[in-house]
Amino acid sequence: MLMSKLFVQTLREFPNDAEAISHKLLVRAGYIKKLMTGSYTYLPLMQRVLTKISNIIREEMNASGAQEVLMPFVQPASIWEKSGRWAVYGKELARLKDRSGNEMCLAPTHEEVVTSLTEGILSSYRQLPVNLYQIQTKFRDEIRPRFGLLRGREFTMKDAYSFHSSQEDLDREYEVMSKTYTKIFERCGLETRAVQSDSGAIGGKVSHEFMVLTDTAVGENDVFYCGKCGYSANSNHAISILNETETDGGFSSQEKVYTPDTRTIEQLAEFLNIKPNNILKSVFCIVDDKPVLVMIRGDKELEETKLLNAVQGLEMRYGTDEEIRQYFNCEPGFLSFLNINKEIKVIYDDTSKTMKNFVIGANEKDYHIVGYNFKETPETVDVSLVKEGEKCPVCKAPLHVTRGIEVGNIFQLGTKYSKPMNACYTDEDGSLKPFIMGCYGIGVTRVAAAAIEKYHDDFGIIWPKEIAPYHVVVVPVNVSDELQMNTAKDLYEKLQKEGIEVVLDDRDERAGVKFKDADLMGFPLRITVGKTINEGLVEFKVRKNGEMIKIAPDDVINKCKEYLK
RNA sequence: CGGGAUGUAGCGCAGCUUGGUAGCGCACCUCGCUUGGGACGAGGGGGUCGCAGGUUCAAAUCCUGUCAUCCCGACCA
Repeated sequence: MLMSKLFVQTLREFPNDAEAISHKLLVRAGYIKKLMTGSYTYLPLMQRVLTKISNIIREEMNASGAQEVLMPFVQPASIWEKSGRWAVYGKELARLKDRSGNEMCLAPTHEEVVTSLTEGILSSYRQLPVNLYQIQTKFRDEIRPRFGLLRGREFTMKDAYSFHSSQEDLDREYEVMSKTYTKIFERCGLETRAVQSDSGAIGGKVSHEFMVLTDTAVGENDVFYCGKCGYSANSNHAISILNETETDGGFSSQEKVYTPDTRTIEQLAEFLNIKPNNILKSVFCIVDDKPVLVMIRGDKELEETKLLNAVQGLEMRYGTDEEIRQYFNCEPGFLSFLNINKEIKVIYDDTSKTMKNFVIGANEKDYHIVGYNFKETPETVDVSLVKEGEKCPVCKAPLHVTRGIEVGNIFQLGTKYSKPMNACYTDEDGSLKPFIMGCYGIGVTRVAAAAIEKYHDDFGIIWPKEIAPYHVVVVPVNVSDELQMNTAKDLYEKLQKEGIEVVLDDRDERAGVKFKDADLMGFPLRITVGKTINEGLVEFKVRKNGEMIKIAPDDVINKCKEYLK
């Protein structure tokens, strides 16, 4: 490719509307251009990167036995009604009507389509297992698209769906996919960690997310992990062993105490001269318009996804002060589960189980009850957020936390879709059974963005060689110098013949401009043809570590091959 | 949807307080000069000042509404 012909315009400054470094660099280096919020055109350089990632995915998926298909992007409401998700998916599902008034939606995912696809094709246990995948555009009308390609509304995804006649076979395929994913990301130059996670809107029981761990702030997930045994989980799923020794409040008897102006746990702890973990706090939430009171140890935070799972809700928010007064007839800060309105569902977090002689609100302004003990220990459930330093549930070593970018996930769906959609096969014994299913996603565009988040410096992108748009850029310093230009052209042609992907920066620009652009665009290797060609030498430079050597033009091909192998 | 900010040329910004010819840098075009880390000189093209109302002799500037974008919280590959 000739740089002078490449459809690209680099910017001297970062765009103002970008926050994440991958977003800034992709725009500035001329890889993407925004059309509207969350929708980007992939310019030629970007398209090459995405093609490379897609090809790696294809190779590995095919090797694992999966088969590629391509399903429609616009889908009929009817199948979503059948699965039950038309009603629950919410505003994220972009809905539209065709000219006859039929309801349809833009594909955010394809469980419904793939499940209905089996009709008339998959009918016998003898045909199982099957794993179908596609690489396709998805559209999710996200509440808040941001960070460029890290979370667009329109994005490219590889999604795979498997069909099985037994849980054991699903377990086997799940393992195969897990290994395949690790390999795919490795080949893309990314180290990932498979973490346990909540299964969210897709549904199912077992699921893992593949995280690229970052220390930058844009990772949108907190990942808790154990350095000793390797346990790792998304914060919405992580658990820890409770420290039971410090939860005795030490009060000798139960008593109502005047505690004026103690609206927060900190204020109350200070006032009573106790630790926050001796208080059982009351967190009032509204889940799907119904009141829920969560009792949780004072030093712990509510984890919202866990709560939604615990009460089988779809949407939660914290109650307003006004709602608290309405439901409790009491000022915020003094609530408890005692003598409350029966409409309110009370959830006890696991942390409440081991508490003794603790403090709770009195449901009366300016009063708390100290030295309280449960007469009967209530049924508890885990709805609290793990904190760094708490003990690993597997080996009891302290847990660490880091940010992660989710680039892929795998779910065991079971019969969540096949059952309601009545997608069945005939088993050995002649009976009809719903398929046992799994699904497996990779955010192709997100992989590219994550690679940049991970690999960049002050000068620009540093692509892993496997997914770089081109391997090498050849830079003649002075295009009007015949020897330089001819040498550069010659190298360019020879590299191409060797199957090395190369750009010739033939623009009549000063060297500085070309160097800056080469660094910004992130090509792994740069061959500079300058004055030293008069002594028969060109410069070979590695983007990643800045290593630079002078070699004869004839050695360039071998040197490139050596580096790229 | 709640809280904060911003909309002026492809990009980055000034001008607005105190209404009066729409500007600067980058990018783009022409010519000259230059050629190892975003040179320089001269000339040039490009903007319904987000949109709609209102106030005024006159609005980028003041007022009202609206839309969009970005950031912080509830979503997810």
